[in-house]
This record gives sequence, structure tokens and C-alpha cells, in this order.
Amino acid sequence: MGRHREFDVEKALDAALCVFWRKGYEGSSYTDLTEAAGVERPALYSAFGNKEALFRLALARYSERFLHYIPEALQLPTARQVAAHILVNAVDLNTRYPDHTGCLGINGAVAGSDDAEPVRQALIDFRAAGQAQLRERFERAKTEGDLPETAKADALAAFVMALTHGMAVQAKAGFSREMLEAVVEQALSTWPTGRSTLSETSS
Amino acid sequence: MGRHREFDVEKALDAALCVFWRKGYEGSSYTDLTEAAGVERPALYSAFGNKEALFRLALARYSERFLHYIPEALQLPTARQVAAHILVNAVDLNTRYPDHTGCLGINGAVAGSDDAEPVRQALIDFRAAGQAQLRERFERAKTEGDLPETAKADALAAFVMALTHGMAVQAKAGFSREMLEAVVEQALSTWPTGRSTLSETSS
DNA sequence: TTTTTTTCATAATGACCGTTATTAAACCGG
DNA sequence: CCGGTTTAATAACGGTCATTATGAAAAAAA
Repeated sequence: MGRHREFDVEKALDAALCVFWRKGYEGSSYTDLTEAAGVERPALYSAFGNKEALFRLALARYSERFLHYIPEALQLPTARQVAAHILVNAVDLNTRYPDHTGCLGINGAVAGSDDAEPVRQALIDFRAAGQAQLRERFERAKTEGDLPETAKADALAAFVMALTHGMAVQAKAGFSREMLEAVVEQALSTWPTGRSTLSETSS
Repeated sequence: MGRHREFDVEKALDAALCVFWRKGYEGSSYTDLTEAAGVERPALYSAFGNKEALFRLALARYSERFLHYIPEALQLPTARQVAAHILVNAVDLNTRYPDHTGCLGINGAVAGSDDAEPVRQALIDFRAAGQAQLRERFERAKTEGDLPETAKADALAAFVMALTHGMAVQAKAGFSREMLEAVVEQALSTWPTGRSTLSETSS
């Protein structure tokens, strides 16, 4: 019983996501969000809660809709393929939409006021979760001989993530897809090799 | 003629720099800045102009006081030493001060409101200037045989800068100096070599 | 000492921030 | 068709934003 919603909650969340993606958490005003969603202010509040809750929902939606390439990558057979898949798809995502370049995990908040500290920390945790998955995958690669025993899985994971973060900054600065692809190519040329990937000489 | 200034302009600028470094441009309120400088609001305005002008002065001071390692690096004999010097010193700068980790060039603004667009662009130009210097240095390295003819100077420069940007994000997220040093080691592990650096076999 | 000039401190400005009362409209069950 | 319930729209809330008017205090020039 009661009146129906006259707007699509999913579409409103997508619109909010795009605003946050472009302007970050603190850079996005509630006016920006309501205008993008085509919805009055109290409607957004009743549907999602306050601005912080809306951002967290947008971040979850971002992960679901745009980061599918990460679980995809983790299932590839070699560590190098995992890294390549992540880097190549990150470049694609960072440059695919001209009106919101870069990555929400970075654009959302790097530094900010004390009020934004909970959101900043949420993004830190968000990025750390991805990095931990990558580290575990590289640990496995060591046991499988796909990475040398001397490789540091945590350093490799941090290296790949540092590149994605840095390229996200560069994409937000207007770098072309081609330039970032060249960066990825450069990064992958320094990839360590294990007993089975240097050449086709092992069993 | 007239009354003397009762505060040290240089110290006030340093204080403002620290605030911007920690909270970024939009995250720093004028109240934050005046409290850190120990100076009333109109005094900051009369000394530096508005917030944007103050930020630009702080950025210039940041460059002078903390980025001396970049011109230093450019004078080193090999491209690899140039890259190593930049990356190692960037890690040091990003982790040296626990209350303002990361780098002003990134923390200052990655994304933000439309009002902050001029500052965001100024930071883009600031970073681009460093990258251009690096690219030119790598071009020279190619003519000197220090980098192979096949090396792409612009991609290498963008690669090194992407790493510094990404590590700045990670430092701001609380990454330890040791972790970032391991990232640098990974990045440098297979630097491309020219005719004189692979081993000591050339003339 | 008086005048002029600059800085100082207090406090006010209008605008925008995120968040909500409030009231009218729309829907469902009875 | 009417009572109960949910949403919609308008407008207001206190607080903070960057910026500045104002007048007192201080120092050099006359």
C-alpha cells in the first residue's frame, strides 16, 4: 500500500555513480547528484540514505558493473597473463568514457577534509582487497613454478596496483589510451619469469 | 612607512603547504590554513591573495624545497640511474613525513568540483612538465646508446611517472616505506639496456 | 606631535553545503 | 469511496565555505 516510486532506483544510482566517478566524493554536491539523477533531493535520501551511504552503494555498483575483469584475470593460467589482463582492462576502463575518465577507486578520494575520512578509508580498504587477491594469486603462481621462488608476491601485487593507480591519475589528466597502452607494454617487459615461461624448454 | 608584519610570511607559506599536502586543495578550508599558519584570515589574504593563489605559491615552494632530486636525477649518467634516483627519492618523500604522506602533486587534486578545475589543471601541467623533462632525458639516452634504439622515451617517462603517482596514492593509503621500496626494486628489475650497460663488454 | 600608511583583529557578507520539516498528491485495502 | 500509507515537491534548516568591510593599533614620515 502507498504511492509508487516514480523514478528508477537503479538508473538513479548509475547517475550518481557517474557523478562520483568524475568529481570524486567531496567534489560531488548533492545538487550535482540530484540533477544527474533527475530526482528531487528528499527522494534520493529516502532511497539511499545520506551522501556517504549513496557513495558506498555507488562503489559497490562500480565493482559489480565495471571490475568484472579482476576475477576474470585471477583465473588465467599464468601470473603474467593475470597482470596483463588487469593492466590492459584497467587502461580500457580508464579511457573508455570520455566524461568520466580514470577510476572511481582513485577519483573518489585520495586526500580530503576530515569529514571525508570514512569514505577515504573505505576506498583504501577497497583497493587493498583487490591487491590482496592479486597477492594470493601470485603466491599460488610461485607454488606452481609460474613465478620464480625468489619473487615477492606482495611486491609484485603492489607493483601492478601502483601502475593501475598511476595510470588512473594519468587517464584523469587526459592521457590517451595509446599512451597508457605503451606504459603497460613497458611494465610487462619487466615481468619476472619462472621455470616454464622463459621458453618452451621445460616439461 | 606603515606597520610591520607581525608574522613570518615564509613560515606561513610552509604551514599552508603542509595543510594542502595532507588534505588537498578542496579538502583544505581557509580555517585550516589560518589555524596552521597561526595567522588571522585577512592577513593570509593580504599576503598571498586568495586560496587558489596561495595554493599555487605552495606548489611552487613544494617544487623548490622537496623536488630537488629531479634535476639531480636528470644529470646522472645513465637512464637507469635517472629512473632509480627519481623512484627511490619519491618513495622517501612520500613516506618521510607521517602527517602528510604522499605527494602534493597528487593529493592536491585528482578529481573535484568544477570550481577546482583551474587548480586541477595546474597540477596536470605541473606533472606534465616533470614528465617532459624525463622524456627528453631518455631521448638523449637513446642517442648516447644508453637506451636501445627501440626504446620509447615517452612511454618510459610515462611509466616512471605512473609508478611515482601510484606509489603516492599508496603512501597516502598508509603503505610502508619498505613496501614501496620493494615496488621500486620490482620496477627496476629489468630496465631496458643499450649497447654499453648489459655487461662490461663494449668499448 | 601629528599625519599618513600599513597591518591587525573582529565580525559580517552572500552563497552553497548536506540534511529535513512540511504539505500536497498518488496509491492500496477496506 | 474513504482511511491509511508512501512518495513527491517546495522550501527551509543550521552550518560552513571563501572572501571582505570595518575600525583599532602600530610604525614611519612630516
